[in-house]
Amino acid sequence: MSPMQATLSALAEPNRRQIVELLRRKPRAVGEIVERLGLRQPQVSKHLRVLSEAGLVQAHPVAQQRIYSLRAQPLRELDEWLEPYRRTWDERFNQLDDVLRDLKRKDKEKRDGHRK
Amino acid sequence: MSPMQATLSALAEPNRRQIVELLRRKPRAVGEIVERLGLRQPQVSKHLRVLSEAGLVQAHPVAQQRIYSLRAQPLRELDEWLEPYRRTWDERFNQLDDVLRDLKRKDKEKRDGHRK
DNA sequence: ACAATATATACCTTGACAGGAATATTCCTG
DNA sequence: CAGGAATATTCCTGTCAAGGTATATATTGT
Repeated sequence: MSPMQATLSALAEPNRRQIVELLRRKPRAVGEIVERLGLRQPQVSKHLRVLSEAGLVQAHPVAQQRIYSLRAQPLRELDEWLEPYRRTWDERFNQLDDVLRDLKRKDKEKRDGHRK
Repeated sequence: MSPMQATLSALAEPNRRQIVELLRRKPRAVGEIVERLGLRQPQVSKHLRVLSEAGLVQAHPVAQQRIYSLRAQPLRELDEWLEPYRRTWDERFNQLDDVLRDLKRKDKEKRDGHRK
């Protein structure tokens, strides 16, 4: 799975997005996340696994705890993916008008051509 | 489903992301998408439906064709969602060091407290 | 070594979703 | 209005992912 793919599908799950948002403020142990989000511990661990495999998150063991923190890179890549869109969405978006006008022109030509 | 949620899960599907990327250049009819991506027509229609419900895409009927074009808003919202992350990821990310140092300090204090 | 705490994993069940194939719908043209 | 083109919808099936529950693993303190 492409990195971008992994990032997007990881973030597509609501609870995982909540976890990411929670970790944005500061790193936290699993138990903290469980409390704050009111989820069950095993599911949180499982979500963290997915996030971890997507590179969105990183674990740092401290005693029996595992402190999870965000990693910037995947989000940066998402940001870069958005770049080409940012550059177009201020103007008339995607020349829709042009395309529609073009279609109508072709249409007209076709009619005219058929006319005796 | 929240708009953000809809956007992310729509984009999480690889073929849908390809469609979005294809439409970034210019609007296209369904048939064009089918050709370009080598998918079957019904699946393209179905993906377009999902994208459409997420507001990522918009249809403009021209004769029997439906010209699909990108809509900026959902991607803008995704961009805004990233904003708070952008603001932190240049610096040391999320004060991980601080937190770990803090944990070790607490740990040390605990030990010292217990020492006779 | 043992109990307790924190976290991860395994296993099961269920629901959502994507693809395949057939068919319906809409619009145009002769 | 019959036929064809472009697209949407329906139904079916298999897969995968998420939650629930129980259990394993690791680390610490006694």
